[in-house]
Amino acid sequence: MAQKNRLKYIILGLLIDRPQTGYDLTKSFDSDIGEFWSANHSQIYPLLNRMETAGLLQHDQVQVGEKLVKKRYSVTDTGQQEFFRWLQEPSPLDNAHDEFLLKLYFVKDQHADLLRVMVTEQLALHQAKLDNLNAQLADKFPTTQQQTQSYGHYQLLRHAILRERDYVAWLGEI
Amino acid sequence: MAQKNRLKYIILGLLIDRPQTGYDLTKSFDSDIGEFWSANHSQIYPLLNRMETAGLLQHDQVQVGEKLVKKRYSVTDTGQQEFFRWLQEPSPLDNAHDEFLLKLYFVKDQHADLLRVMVTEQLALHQAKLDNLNAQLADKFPTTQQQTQSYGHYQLLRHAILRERDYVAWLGEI
DNA sequence: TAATATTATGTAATTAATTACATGTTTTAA
DNA sequence: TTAAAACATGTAATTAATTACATAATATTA
Repeated sequence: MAQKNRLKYIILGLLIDRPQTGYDLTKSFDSDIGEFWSANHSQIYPLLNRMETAGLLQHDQVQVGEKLVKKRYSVTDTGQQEFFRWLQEPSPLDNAHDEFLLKLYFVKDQHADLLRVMVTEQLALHQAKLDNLNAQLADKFPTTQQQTQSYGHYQLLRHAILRERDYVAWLGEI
Repeated sequence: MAQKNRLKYIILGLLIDRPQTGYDLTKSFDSDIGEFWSANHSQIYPLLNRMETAGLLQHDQVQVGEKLVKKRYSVTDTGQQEFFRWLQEPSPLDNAHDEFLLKLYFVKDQHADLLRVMVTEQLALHQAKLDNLNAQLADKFPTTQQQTQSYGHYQLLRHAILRERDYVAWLGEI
């Protein structure tokens, strides 16, 4: 296969939480989960069809206005099993396809001026990201109650923040 | 495009360092750079052809034994320019397609037992990786001279180690 | 010297993902 | 009320990447 098709599991996870249309799923990649995963509607709609054919999903129709009929997808028992099977299988370590790290690998001789520009620029990007993540954490998880309610999401944000903090510190050193 | 085709730049970078055959390039993904990037020979050979057609590479032929003729690729001026242009352009932030984080996102209600198994397993993987990285650092960069000689590679290893250390600490907290 | 492993170079089939093309409905705001 | 924005659902073309298929020369080792 070309890629792992983990989108399948994301769709299952999102639909287990709440039945949704393809459009809804597409939207959720613009916010929330979009922070660490991406997908286009042109990938989602055909996949929903394939997953339904494979017996992982089903849909009912929701009338909107006079003419429009939305397809609301939900997860079948088979789909639920598939999702929990995935949750329980070991997760391979990802070897970080970070383009900046790749460039750094090729900077053989310190090339001082170029390196400084590269690092400064990257530092700004990561600092901005870190600020954004901190703002999100404050916005979405102001109370400890909300933290335990969506524990995974909370820990994920925390992880992202730690990672960015680390990255910024490391860049600072160079 | 489907992906960013950063492999093109990796090939340029490796060939600028030293002219090599497609086979050599393939090998270097089994060690060294394979630590943080991967590519198969079936991707490399056609790409080398396309890059040569595009004027980024050229090759000469090296006779080996009686019959075998190897193609040794090197980078043209155009290829060098393309590579340095890439080095200087800003690097987009990667939003970490980490499968474990993805799973964690969907663990809504702490599901204590499953979560513990997942975290313990992942912790072991990252700890093993961390040990391996530390061993590599000690092996490849025993002296400060070697650290400055391949500064990028050294910093990359250091970064990977910091990242794993961080990941292990964060997993420990959960 | 014969078997095996490694070197060496490709192509084919399949799947995944991005960008662009395409169309129509409903809601909101000027 | 009409124009614009958002909702809603697809297909087509292209590129990237993985797995499998395919072949042959050279070096190593038993």
